[in-house]
Amino acid sequence: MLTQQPRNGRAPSVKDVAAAAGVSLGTVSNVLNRPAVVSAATRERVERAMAELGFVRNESARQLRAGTSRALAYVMLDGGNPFFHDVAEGIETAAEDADLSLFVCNSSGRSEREAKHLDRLLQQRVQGILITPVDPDAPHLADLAQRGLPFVMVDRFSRAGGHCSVAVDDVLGGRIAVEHLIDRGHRRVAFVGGPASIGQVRERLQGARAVWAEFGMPEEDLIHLPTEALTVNEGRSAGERLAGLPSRRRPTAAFCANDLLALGLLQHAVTAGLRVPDDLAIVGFDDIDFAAAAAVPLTSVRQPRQELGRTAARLVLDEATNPAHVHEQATFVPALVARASTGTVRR
Amino acid sequence: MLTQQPRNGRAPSVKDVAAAAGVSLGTVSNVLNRPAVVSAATRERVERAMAELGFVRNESARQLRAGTSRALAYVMLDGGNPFFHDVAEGIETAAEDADLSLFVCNSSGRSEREAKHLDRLLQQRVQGILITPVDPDAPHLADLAQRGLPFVMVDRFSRAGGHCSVAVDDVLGGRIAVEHLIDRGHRRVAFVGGPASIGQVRERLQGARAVWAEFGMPEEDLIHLPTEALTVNEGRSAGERLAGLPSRRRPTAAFCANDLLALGLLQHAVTAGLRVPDDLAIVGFDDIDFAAAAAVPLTSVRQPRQELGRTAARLVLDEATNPAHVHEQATFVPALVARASTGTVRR
DNA sequence: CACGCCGCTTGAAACATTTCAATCCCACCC
DNA sequence: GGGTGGGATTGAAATGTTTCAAGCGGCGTG
Repeated sequence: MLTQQPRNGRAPSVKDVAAAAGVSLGTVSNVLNRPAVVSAATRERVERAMAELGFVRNESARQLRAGTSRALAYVMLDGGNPFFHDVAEGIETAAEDADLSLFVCNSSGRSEREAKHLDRLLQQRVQGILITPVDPDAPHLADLAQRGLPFVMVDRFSRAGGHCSVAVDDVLGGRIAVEHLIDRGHRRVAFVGGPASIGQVRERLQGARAVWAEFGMPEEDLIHLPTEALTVNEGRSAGERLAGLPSRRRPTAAFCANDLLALGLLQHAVTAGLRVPDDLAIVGFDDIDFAAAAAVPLTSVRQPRQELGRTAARLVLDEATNPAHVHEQATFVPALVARASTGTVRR
Repeated sequence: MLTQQPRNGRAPSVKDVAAAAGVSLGTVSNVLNRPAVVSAATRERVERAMAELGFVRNESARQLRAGTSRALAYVMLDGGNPFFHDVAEGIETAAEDADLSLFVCNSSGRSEREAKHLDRLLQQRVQGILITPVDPDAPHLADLAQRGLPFVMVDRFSRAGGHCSVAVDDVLGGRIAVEHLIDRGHRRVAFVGGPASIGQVRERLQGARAVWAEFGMPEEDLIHLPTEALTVNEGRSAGERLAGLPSRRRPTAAFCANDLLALGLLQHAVTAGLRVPDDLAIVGFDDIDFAAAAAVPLTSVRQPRQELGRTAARLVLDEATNPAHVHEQATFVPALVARASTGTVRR
């Protein structure tokens, strides 16, 4: 409820408030930061002046004086994938609890955009950075560490170490997905995913292969259908390749490296007249909301998305504030969520 | 490539760079801001010093001096809806062109979170705010205007005026959706959407009713199935209510106020054994990527999502920099994207 | 030779806030 | 009445950057 217009475009400062309330500027600052120390009468006078002038603290001046901002940042890999949005929500709740702002950036999988964002965040003097990097071993990430800026890798690991990370056990995720399919009676299964440069993809495939071997299945019956990205489009195109296989080699089930691929594959299957799960069972990964919302609800390997974010935020805050901080690789256990897309046991 | 460790935790400042390069701090600033004015030899010396120290501009000090930050902000309504993410991308490209940062916030449909975000952004002294508000007539929005802070409403209008806005013609959107269904031979149609407090919903319904009447269809054959939100879940529950109608009243097609509802409805229809589009045709609104990715690709009313964002950013920048700025209500024309969910002509 | 100009560099001021030592004032106690 | 303690307030310093008027030299011109 501000009663005065901002005169001459400049926003009112503590100095203006002090003048209006007839106190020194130190007192105004005390009202803002240590209200207990100032007498009730004065405090009320100052508060009234602030309201009348429409005073708003200038965050840059605070920061300058404090030497650090009161913000965290999350640089996400793909804003188009709801998975990352959910992670961001987890981070935000934790940031809010610590009374910090969160800057959410999106690299869209492009390394140069990522670098640009990081540069900006460095200039902003954020307290810490959470990132799902395009390349976990990129030099600009090592730079961050050398600068002593707290940072945590989310949903990725780097060989280098020197920082915390938070992720799900992807090998295990691959295992439970494929074990579920074997349970359902499938003896020929496709793994849909790529490129191999993504650690996640490699590990999920590795888990799949491990459990496949443990059940004594012939190696050639776990068919890898590589994709160029983890997108709906690539899932569709994998579906075409799958349909093109000679029928004696055609899998009865597919395990997709993420849910977007699975949705694309599902779409292709349905338009091609395949019944899901009878003709083709599908398992995704991440368990985004759209997996449960698909026409044939998708079985998926759930990652605790929000929890991932919250933990990452906790770790970066610990690194920022606790001198005795030691780096930690937090690993979560994925869980299979069975839905209609793998609904029936195959004989 | 920084060769020195940051000593004593403080980041190096222009002063440190000046000392290292043996010049005054004004010269360092010149190198940063007006490189042409400083001699090549000096410039190189300074640049080397900056690289060695790992100097990074302190944005808060810049801001403090400049009186304004170099950032825009977008407060989105629902981060879980990909529509808003696409709008944000459009804004970001425009912000990047203007060499501004973009802060993306998410109110999650909660007014108090929105207010909190706005408060923070005010403290940050952002140059302008783009917002898809929870309530276009909320008092904290009027506050912004009174403060003289440039702001633009995205995908919403307010009665009050006093600011720019950018949106699609929702009445027209409703018209083309329903006209398409009439074209396809449907004579009993459901409108799925709510709550009525959302202007969009009202206008889309209004357009639907208008065209329905113009074609001389009986009013009672356009059935409104109200929902409590624009979510997948609500779409599902609308599907249940729809299936529960006596068959002589049951519509052969549904027009959903957005794509999330449509996806939920589609899911319910498929699990209930209805064929889409033969038993039930479905039209959504927004044309998010997941609409095209659905098992039965969804016909939808496309909004130029990125364009919306870019235009909004342009307007807010104009307001921020052009003293002769006049407020503008930019309206875009929606377009029907026909897909399989309304694929066949009904006889 | 003196003057002016030009290219480059400098130093100080300004931005808004927080902090902290110093001061002030009042009441209370001896 | 003087001293003391303590609560409330003050004023100055410090944060890192940008800007701008002023200074400095050297060179060319009259």
